[in-house]
Amino acid sequence: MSMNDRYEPKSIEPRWQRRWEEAGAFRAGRRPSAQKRYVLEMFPYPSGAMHMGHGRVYTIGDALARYLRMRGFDVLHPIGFDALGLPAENAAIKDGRHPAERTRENIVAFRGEMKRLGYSFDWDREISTCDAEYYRWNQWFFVKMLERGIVHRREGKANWCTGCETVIANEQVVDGDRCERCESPVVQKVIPEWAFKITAFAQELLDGLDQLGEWPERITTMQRNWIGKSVGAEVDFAIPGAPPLKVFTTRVDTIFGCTYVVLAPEHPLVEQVTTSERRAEVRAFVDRMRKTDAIDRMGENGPKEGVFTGAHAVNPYDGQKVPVWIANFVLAEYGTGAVMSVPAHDQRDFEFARKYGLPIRVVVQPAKGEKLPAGDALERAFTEDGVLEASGPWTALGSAQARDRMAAEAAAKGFGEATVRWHLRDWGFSRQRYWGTPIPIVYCPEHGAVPVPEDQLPVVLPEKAVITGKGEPPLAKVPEFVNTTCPRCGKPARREVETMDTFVDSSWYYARYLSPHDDRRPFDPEAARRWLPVDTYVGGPEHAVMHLLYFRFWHRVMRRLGLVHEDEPCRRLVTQGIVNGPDGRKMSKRWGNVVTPGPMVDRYGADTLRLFILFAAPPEKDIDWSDEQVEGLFRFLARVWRLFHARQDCFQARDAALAEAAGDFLELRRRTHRTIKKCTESFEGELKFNTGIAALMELVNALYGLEPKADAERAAVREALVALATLLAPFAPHVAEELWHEVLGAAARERLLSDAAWPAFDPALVAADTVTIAVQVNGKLRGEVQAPVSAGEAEVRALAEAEERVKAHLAGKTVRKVVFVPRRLVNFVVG
RNA sequence: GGGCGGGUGGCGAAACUGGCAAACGCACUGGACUUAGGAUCCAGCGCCGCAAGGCUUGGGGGUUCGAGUCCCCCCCCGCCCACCA
Repeated sequence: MSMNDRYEPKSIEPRWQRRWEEAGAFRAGRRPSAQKRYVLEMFPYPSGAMHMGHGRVYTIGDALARYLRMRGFDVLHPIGFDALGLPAENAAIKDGRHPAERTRENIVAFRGEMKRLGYSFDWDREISTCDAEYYRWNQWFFVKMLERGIVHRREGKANWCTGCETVIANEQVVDGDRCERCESPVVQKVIPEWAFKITAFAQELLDGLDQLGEWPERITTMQRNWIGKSVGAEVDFAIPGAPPLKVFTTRVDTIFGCTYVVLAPEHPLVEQVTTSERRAEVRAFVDRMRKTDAIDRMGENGPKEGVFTGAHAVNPYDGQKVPVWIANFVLAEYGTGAVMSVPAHDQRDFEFARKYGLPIRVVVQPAKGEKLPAGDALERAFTEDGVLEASGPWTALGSAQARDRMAAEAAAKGFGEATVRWHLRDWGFSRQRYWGTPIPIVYCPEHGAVPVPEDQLPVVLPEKAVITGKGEPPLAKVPEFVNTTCPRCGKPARREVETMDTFVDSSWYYARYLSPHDDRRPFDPEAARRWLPVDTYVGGPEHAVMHLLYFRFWHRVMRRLGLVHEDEPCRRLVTQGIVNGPDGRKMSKRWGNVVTPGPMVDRYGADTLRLFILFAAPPEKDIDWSDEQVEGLFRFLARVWRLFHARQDCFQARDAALAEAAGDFLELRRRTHRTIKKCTESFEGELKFNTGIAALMELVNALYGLEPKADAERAAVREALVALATLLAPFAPHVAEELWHEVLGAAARERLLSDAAWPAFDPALVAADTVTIAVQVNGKLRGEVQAPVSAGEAEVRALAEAEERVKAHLAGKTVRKVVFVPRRLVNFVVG
């Protein structure tokens, strides 16, 4: 038995990886006259070693990139490292190792594993965000955005992570009060910080979603909700002896039904308006609310609690006085921190009113159907639009029209206006951390915050790091860094010691790949014209409202700077599912169910691992790791391997003989061409690699049943083998190269399969000439007949009626109707 | 509470515009080859039934000659958001 008879991935994979590299097979820009495709996967944060989730994203993207290259496109498929961030710094606190050192090591490990998996990256374009060569452009963008007023310094409440001891964005708070990265409790703290005015782009970012037809709908919906536009009106309620109370409402049409107003416990007017006899009770309530965590107070279905302040406010529309309450469910941060309550038309208000015996007044009736009973008899709030009643001059108007007119009235009379509220907050990006991009600002006693001029960038992160995770930011503890001179007047000054959120790094890296070593600008706008937008972006859905919103924002900023020209950074988004452990639970040390790519490649080879990942399910679905399935896919590749070696006698067969193929071998040719079609379709539209691979398996199964003898038969087998190797290339590229070279021999010596053309199918062979037609009687399957594709109803009906089983079911019945679907079925409806 | 996905054999999954449900793989069963088989090849494999036949895509109803697919009601699971006025 020769060595070649056993499938040994270890002996073939490194060889082809070397050949690809030597040939520069995956360099972008090799086909300047061809159409471009930009395939991007979210770059990894290089913590420890690669895990299976990484294996999945890059395998999905790589299959697509390899396919597109074979289709003749000029493909850009880059990779880099999201190298700055908290985990490296937290680890440094534990063991004292410098984040840079650790990160470098991790990158080396990651790069090694990625190469072993055979990913077709253009490694010449590799970037790391921790290089000054990269982050200097973060600083450059910062300065440009500061000039344009997109960056501002704000003094405000911020989320303060008690674990990281750093400010984090609203968008990074999870579970109400947990840090997204370290899961420590988050508290509110007043702190000065730098922020991007992403809210100024809210409308654009919302409108842009309509262009993202190739994004999963659930992602665009999540962004829509996150941006959270609500159109409404701000209305002033007068309180004697106090400033007017501003309330925000989306339902100003219901304001004649307002029977009380409610303030957040933290509302600044609370102290002022509370009457002396109510004071003690109000204070007790406010204190209690302060002590309760936000999560408890606003948690699911918590009791709605409130207390009367003793004050009254005047509804400006009808002059009615309504009581002023405070309650736990009103959020100080949202809107104006005060709401008008219309119990008849808001369920929450309804429940509150019932609990505290406040009046309920119906002012909107359903446009059709039964009228609502009076407030006291109401069973639940009627919250839909309808027709106004008992609403002064607006009575009988529809809700929508009433809202417009009533807001206009408020503006005309000066007690309010139509407004828009957004859920989206500005993106605070100051971090009291070391391992990030220094914010290029100098504080001068005379000139205040002065941006570092462009020609003095980058502000390099000092190598010396004092990382304790406590007290002042690490950079504040490095005097050589802190002490500088003012760029404007030259006098002694102090540098900003905060660094940027690492979401800044990932907001524009896709553009840096276009000219990764450019030292005059963040990237070459000419290259951007060729390559942007990204055609397919692959990554996890957990980034739906952070990274994926930030990079859309940044793209728009870059457009304002004249660097890019489209509205959106990326055309199609593919969100891949999780790889769970064999037990179906999320992989975790805690469960001891972690499987990593490295050992799997050692054991089965990269091709088997890749095939498993792609075959288990379509990309979007979660999959469970399965040792048995992996074994099965290894066996499949070994089976393919043996097939080629058992059919070496066919390698020399000539295509000229193909036309003579008949019988089983004509069937084989048909199957070959159908497989090409099926496999091609698995890359177009929705990615469905699992069915493409299944088609290859069917072709292999068919080949195992055939013993070619004549020339034409050998030619048909050779045709199938060549197609099989070629179609396998995006999924299992190493074994595909090996077998392709074996079957083609000298003809392919200097070439690479990775560079070869994707096969075309012959439509004449894909179209069958006879088909199996199902025969039903009253919708139930009673037999099947073979008929020519072109067979008409009469012909098929005659064939069907000749079938014994069909005859039995038709016996003694009258055929009332015959339904005929060409090429598919015939259905006798009998009575 | 809201939004978005899902629910198909023992398991992972297929099924184009409504047209033979379960392709392909795993597991399992039988056979062949073999000193041996945890290798390989061949065959079987939704459920009930000896069979003829009947039943089957979370449950119930509907539209249709025909429904996994369309419509209505309900149940369950996952993810995201959440007292958003």
